[in-house]
Amino acid sequence: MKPQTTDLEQSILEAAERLFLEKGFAGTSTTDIAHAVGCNQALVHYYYRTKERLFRGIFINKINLLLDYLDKFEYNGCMMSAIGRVIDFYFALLRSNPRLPFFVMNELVLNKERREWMRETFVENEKRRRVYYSFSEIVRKEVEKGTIRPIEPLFLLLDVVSLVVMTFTTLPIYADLLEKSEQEVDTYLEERKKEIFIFVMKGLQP
Amino acid sequence: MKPQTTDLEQSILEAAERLFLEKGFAGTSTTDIAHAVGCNQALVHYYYRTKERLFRGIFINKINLLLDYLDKFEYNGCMMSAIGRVIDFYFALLRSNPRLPFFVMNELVLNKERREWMRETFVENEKRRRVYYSFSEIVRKEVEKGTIRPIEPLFLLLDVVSLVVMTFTTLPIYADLLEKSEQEVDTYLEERKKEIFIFVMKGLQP
DNA sequence: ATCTTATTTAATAAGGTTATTAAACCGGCT
DNA sequence: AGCCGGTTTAATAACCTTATTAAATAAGAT
Repeated sequence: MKPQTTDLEQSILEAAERLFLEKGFAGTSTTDIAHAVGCNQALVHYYYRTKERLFRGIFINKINLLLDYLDKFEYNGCMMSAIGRVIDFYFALLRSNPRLPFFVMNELVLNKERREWMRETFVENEKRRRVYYSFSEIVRKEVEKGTIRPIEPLFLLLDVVSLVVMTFTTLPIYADLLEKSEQEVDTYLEERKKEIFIFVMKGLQP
Repeated sequence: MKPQTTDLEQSILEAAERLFLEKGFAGTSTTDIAHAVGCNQALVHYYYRTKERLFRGIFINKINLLLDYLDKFEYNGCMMSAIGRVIDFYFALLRSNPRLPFFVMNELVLNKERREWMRETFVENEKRRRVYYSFSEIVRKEVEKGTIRPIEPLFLLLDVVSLVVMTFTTLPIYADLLEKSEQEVDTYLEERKKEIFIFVMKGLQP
């Protein structure tokens, strides 16, 4: 009665993903992962050699998933509708991966080496730089035109990211502390998205 | 040459605090703590019995520190100056304890049992309920008066908390990824505070 | 049927973790 | 000096962690 005849390598990756997202790197052992899959612990090492390598693969994947969504900022002349689209897309993404942003932040904040590795891998990455650069150019021009108030591009980014990310990061706290049902959480998220959009829109008015 | 003739019990607490804040519960061992103090590992247990008890003491302390600052919301007729004061106070607090909000969030998000314990300890706490209730009444009245746009009190709270907390949570990422000096980080925080204030002020306009 | 190669397992090395224990230490009191 | 209580230590139990190894198993090719 094997767990499934599907690829064990893949199952291990998925279990690792779920557990790392839920309990973090330090809170998850390779034994936990093997147990979740229902296989021998040595298999985790057979396929991924070390816990760190397994983690890295997942980590880089998740960061890319998050960063790629920034491309959804397809500016077509209207700042607010571009921002609205990004908010929409991130809400959709995080709706099905609520722990994602916390996971990435968590590991970056808790581990200096990972920050260094992240700098080498992403900040010094030409494509990523370009995306940020073109975003900041758009913001600068909008400010010049007077369609939005004067604001540092980085701050605008941080404002939106803060609001969206914290919504999902605090979601388990919201749900458990205030004992909300899944249905209530759904409604809450819908309302929250609207609030963020209004807040940003008003907050950017000249 | 004793580490200091000061209270070892206190030194242990302080080292534990520093390490838990920096690396989280799972990432810190009692051996690490003893090592940081320069004492025997058994001493940590002699004074605090278990790692969990030691952690809880620190954790409850930090939550209280954070929640008590909400009292700085001394409303005297002007919403924005009250919010401005809260932002100011939190920036001052977090300036010297930048990892504090992340620490609390981290442990609450990563550990379901802690969320349950937190609900019993705080949400069912009369004093805390009153503070939130009076805040939400003020918001409701301001909305009625038309001095601010319609907004759920919880959302307003979450908006401000998100912006402030994320500023400090992402600080190590900002500093390390963009290789900023301490001086630059200072300026950044000063600018960021202003931005948050403007953003919230504009974001609340009717 | 046997060989081959990839997969999976049990066993284990090497080390780390929390928590307890019994013994040593040390300063003050009688 | 001897005793006492709180403090500190070394030693250790019991267990968990990562990673490796050698042997067992499975499955396809010849």
